Amino acid sequence: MGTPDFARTCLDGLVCAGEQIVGAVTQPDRPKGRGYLLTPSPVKEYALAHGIPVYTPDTLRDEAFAELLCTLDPELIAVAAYGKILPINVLDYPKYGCINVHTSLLPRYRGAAPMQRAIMDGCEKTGVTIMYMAQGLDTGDILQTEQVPIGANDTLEDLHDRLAEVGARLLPQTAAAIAKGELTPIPQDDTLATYADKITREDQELSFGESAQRLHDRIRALSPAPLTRTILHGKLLKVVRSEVVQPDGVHGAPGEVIALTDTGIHVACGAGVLALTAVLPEGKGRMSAADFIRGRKIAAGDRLGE
RNA sequence: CGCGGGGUAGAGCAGUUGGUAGCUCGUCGGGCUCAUAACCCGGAGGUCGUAGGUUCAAGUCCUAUCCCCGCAA
Repeated sequence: MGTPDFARTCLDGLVCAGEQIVGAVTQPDRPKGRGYLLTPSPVKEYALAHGIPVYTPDTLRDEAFAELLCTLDPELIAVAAYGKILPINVLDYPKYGCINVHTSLLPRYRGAAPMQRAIMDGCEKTGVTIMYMAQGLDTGDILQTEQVPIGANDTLEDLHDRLAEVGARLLPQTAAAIAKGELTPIPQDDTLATYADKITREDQELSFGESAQRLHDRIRALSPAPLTRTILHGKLLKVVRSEVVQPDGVHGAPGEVIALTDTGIHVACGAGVLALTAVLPEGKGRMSAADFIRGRKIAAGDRLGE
């Protein structure tokens, strides 16, 4: 059971490992993009392409799904970013239980946006945890974990891809080990738990009163989507990539453009200087800062953020 | 019919009330010699998305059509 790219990669891991997949459960097609075209989830596309039966129930809490469960009769349910809470009757059904792939080192970063929050917080490492699912939010007993370092300039995309790879490898491995009874579940230490809240519009706003490093962390945590945002010349400007030029010191009013180089727009922050190296202007596509500057849309002394 | 932006030199853009197409960067040639976004001179490179229409004259107005993108979900 899963929905986005991350889940698709994990499913691929199971398929490649030769596991017998009785069905893939994913979110129903949703209106997406310009014109609200109904679009299937990555998991659905993958499953269809591989001859796996696909199910897109609107709810798991009705008779129809209970019957489906009995019909498919899975020995194990693997979940990765499905997007719905599994009711207790589903959790209890499979012989080998329900396991979940979570993109953090639990009990840290339980919740919806563990990768984003880890980068945003400036963490130097995170990881993948495979655990049994319990009724609480990401509270189940841990089966396996693998640490993954976060580079100083890694973006969400970089980390996501790396963790997906790990998940795709760890998931089938864990499933096989469970079947052989080789794993001992380890309860989480709830006192160490932290929560990774969903990303909100507020999380996307850049406030240049913060340090260059924190802004940089935020920018890479939300790139390539949904991206951080600020205002330039009264128009929305999203920041795709950045570099910390000076980690500390005051070099101008926060948000003030203090220099333009062939690689970036240097902006004074509460502490240090940040270079915006790739941006996305309103109504345009992504472009390098150099290209943006060439369009004569910015000059030293301009202010970002208002 | 969700809202909106745009298709003009390799890239990013400008092009005023319609009158032989410009800017920055890159590129090529030459010069200087270095700075700290190097500088100077010169050159190449554009069927202005496509098809019609209005007009003495259209990148610029009208119609149709294709494509790209942002937002929002």
